[in-house]
Amino acid sequence: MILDTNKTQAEAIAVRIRTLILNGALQPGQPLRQEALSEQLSVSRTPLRHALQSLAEEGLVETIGYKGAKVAELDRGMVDDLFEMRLVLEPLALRSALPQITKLDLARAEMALDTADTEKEPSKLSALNWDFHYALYRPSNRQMLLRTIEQLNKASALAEVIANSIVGRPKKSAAEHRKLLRACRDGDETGAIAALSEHLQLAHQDIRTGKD
Amino acid sequence: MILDTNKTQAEAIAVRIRTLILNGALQPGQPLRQEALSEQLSVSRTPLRHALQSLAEEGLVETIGYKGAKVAELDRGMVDDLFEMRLVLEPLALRSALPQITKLDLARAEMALDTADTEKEPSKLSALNWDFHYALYRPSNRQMLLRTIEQLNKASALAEVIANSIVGRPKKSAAEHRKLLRACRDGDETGAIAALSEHLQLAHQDIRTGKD
DNA sequence: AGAATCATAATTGTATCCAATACGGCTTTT
DNA sequence: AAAAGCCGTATTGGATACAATTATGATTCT
Repeated sequence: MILDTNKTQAEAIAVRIRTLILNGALQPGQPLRQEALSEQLSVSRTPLRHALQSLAEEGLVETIGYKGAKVAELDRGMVDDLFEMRLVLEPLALRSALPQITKLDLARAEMALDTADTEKEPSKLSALNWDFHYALYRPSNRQMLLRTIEQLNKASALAEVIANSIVGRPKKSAAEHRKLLRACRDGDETGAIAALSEHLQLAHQDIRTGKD
Repeated sequence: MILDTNKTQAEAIAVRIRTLILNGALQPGQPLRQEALSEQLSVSRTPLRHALQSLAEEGLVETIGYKGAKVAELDRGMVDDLFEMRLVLEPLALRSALPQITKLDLARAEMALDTADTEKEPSKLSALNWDFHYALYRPSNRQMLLRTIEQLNKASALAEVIANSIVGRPKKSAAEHRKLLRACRDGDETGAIAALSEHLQLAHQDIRTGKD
């Protein structure tokens, strides 16, 4: 989960750049010049470089030695991969989490959904979307699994933003999320897994149609 | 696959540190002081920090802001996660790859096995192990999937080394690898998948028993 | 004596400066 | 005229110096 400690500047910068990317201010393929960005963000190039590296390992930017960094371009194959992996890994996490889920977890998930209902900014929506899913998976206490799932989610956030800028996906997504939350609250494991799978498949589908 | 270009020093250093970790020269939990390492490796702290960050995102190192970095400690739960993920993702990659696999790919895989037969150094063995698996998965041409699988393999390499330092795992592993390669060469998809699953489960098991 | 506090040292993160590398235009050669 | 080689500029990677943060130890107060 994204610990907003931001104690180190590099991480703070990473957050800001991620926001710029997810809001479309920096579009895929666009080169990220270190000097320009560093002066625009009022930071030295050193922590900026660290931030770019973090985002690179996250999948949001591509960086080639001595040639610079650019916002990642996700082709259809990559998006397919992302969702195929999510479709097998996230049900795993959910199934592990459900027996140990607490009311606090459910409350956190619900709060994320409520906040998302009135939120417009894409980067915030992406964050809330992850908050929701994370609240449901975290009780599994499976660090490695959660970590990979988080990576995949962050990457697919970029894909959603690219495809999705105009479409009314948030509304549909909200309904699917509520359904999933309800099943979790009722302790209905098979229902929850089904809702999750359906949700992921629909999201995937919308991205595919949006990308054409 | 690990392109040994080493064009940038940070990557070269990352390779060296990874080697130190996988050979046991740097043991889990051991703190990695920047100044000490930088002088030991005859490099400035700047690329060293980049290397540490890379290794952190790889899972071999944990780093906390202002508190320093240390070699990652993988508990049993993390290892279980790693192999559970590998067990679902790698068959996916293999199944996608098999229809497009070429003789060159198979030759590469075989060469990795042959080289491994006479190799003693753990870090080299880990690298060759990945070379073998990668040769079989790469024809799938699924970048994202391959990338995640590579991450998981690198992380479990650390786990294998920890558990495995003495045991005769390499021999058993070799037999399983040959069996898998044979099935791939024969175009026997179900056999290959079965061999792969069995191989992963055995590796997991050996690590678990070794860790006690 | 024990705990809290302040000062000092050790270590990490950041800024600035220098070196190495890649890109673009030019000349030069065939 | 086309292609290959070379030089100058722009941009990234690395080294050094400085600031911020954390840990440690002594000192003081209760």
